[in-house]
Amino acid sequence: MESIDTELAAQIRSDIILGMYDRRERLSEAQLSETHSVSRTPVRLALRMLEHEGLIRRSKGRGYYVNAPTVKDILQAVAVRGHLESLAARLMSQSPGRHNVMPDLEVAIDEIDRLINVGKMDDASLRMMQAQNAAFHKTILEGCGNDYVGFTCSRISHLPMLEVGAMMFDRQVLSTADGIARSLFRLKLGNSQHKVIFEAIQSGDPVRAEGVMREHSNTMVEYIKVFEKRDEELTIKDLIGYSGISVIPAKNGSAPYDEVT
Amino acid sequence: MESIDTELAAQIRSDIILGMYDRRERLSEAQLSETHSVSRTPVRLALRMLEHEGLIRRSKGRGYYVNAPTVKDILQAVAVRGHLESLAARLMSQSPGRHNVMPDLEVAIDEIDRLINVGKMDDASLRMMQAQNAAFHKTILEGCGNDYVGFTCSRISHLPMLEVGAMMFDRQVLSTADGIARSLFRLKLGNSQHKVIFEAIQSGDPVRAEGVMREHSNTMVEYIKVFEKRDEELTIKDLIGYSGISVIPAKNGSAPYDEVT
DNA sequence: TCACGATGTTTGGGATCCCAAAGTCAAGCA
DNA sequence: TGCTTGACTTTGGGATCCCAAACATCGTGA
Repeated sequence: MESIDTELAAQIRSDIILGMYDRRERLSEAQLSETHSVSRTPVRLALRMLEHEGLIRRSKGRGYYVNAPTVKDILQAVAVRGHLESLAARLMSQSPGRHNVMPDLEVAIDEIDRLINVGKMDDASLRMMQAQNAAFHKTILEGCGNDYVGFTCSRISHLPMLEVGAMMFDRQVLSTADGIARSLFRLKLGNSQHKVIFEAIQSGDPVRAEGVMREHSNTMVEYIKVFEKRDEELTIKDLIGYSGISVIPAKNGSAPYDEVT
Repeated sequence: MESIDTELAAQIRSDIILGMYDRRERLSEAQLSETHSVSRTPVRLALRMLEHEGLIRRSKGRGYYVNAPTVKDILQAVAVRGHLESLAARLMSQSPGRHNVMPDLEVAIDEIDRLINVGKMDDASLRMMQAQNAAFHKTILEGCGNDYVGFTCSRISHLPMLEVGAMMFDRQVLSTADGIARSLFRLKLGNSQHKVIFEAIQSGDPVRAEGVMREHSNTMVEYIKVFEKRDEELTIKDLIGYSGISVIPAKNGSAPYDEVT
């Protein structure tokens, strides 16, 4: 069990993402400590944490207010994350110590291939793919030789869809046969890019490693753009992020998906 | 006047940078509240802040300990910052709204040129150059169209030498005539890169904008590498960062340089 | 003499109380 | 009727107290 403030921050964070608060709604320490039945001390710590993440803002004299991220914000953040990953790929391709972790990359690639061949797109399969995808990306971030790249990525990964290696789908698309087929193609394309990245890093080709990793990230950015264009009214709540961390289900209403422990 | 916790965090932060604590020294809330004559509440907030910045670590059950950054850490962080700036340069070269802020870039370039021609390398001149340099870099980060790039840079700018547009010199080099000449050359080179970046952004050339900005960052990375090689025993305390924020002078001993308000 | 357990001590987390600053509102005066 | 000013209220920041967990230490029994 985490400490109360961390737990509380996670709760408020997911409330913000799920749109439980109005955009720009004011938050007060007293009110939050009341509704969550805790004292104001952990509330304050949680609010500071969220302020640091940019999810809420603190006006000079008077309280906090929600600063709910939009799809555009997510798009921008994903672009930044992708750019950082391309740096990691480049650095790793020139790192002498990379050979120790290349097998980890290979395992992730093979495992994703296997899951794609099974062809299921249910929750369990997506979770397994996500885990392997995350492993692939984390291995590169941690194996690139510059610890600060991974550190920076972790600092901006407070939203589930920004977690390193998170894969994004939206519920609406996954509910149709055609949508599932398209999503499977996306995964195939993504994993083939993984293979090229692997080769480039293996052979020590920094330009190619960086370029393909950039393209890999662009694939996701483009996907979000398509999602965004489909309907202006769609919010990030509809953009499911399959990732290691997870949005805490609201107490009322049905949980959109299970919490990962 | 900032709130006590922010002030306190700044104080502890600068103490860590200046090497007032042993590397890996343990910190306790009680001890810090004692030495700084404040209650434990703001201490806790300050420690959380520093933990988030990676300057201290929190072990599970038992307290905090210092995690003083090394020159290598700074090197890695500067590389990350440079990479993010190269993204900003690329994006800005393709942003339609860039023309509104191009004059700001031009002013900064001209002003730096003027200061170089004067040829002084005293504290006041360096501060003015720094201000213009920071203006140049900030303009690009804020004018690139992706707010998250600037946000991410600001999140990793807790150390003076990591502040966007910070220029680094070391005291030893600036104390000799030869060192001053070399530093002036460095500034000339840097500003000529600024001009190329300006042209590339102006004419909408993303590849060139990104490439030169990367090279511009590399210049600083290389400088730190030379600094690092000169003597293994040099710590970041000896690596002066001229930036908007500043290390708070220790109460005892002479202040290495004035605090900027 | 060594191992294990009980107890004391240290440390961080949480609750509660107090206070200063700033916003709000209404009454009184021009 | 409109503006100003004072009191009241709301809000966040800081101090202090309490508690549980974890480490250290000492004593006792095998």
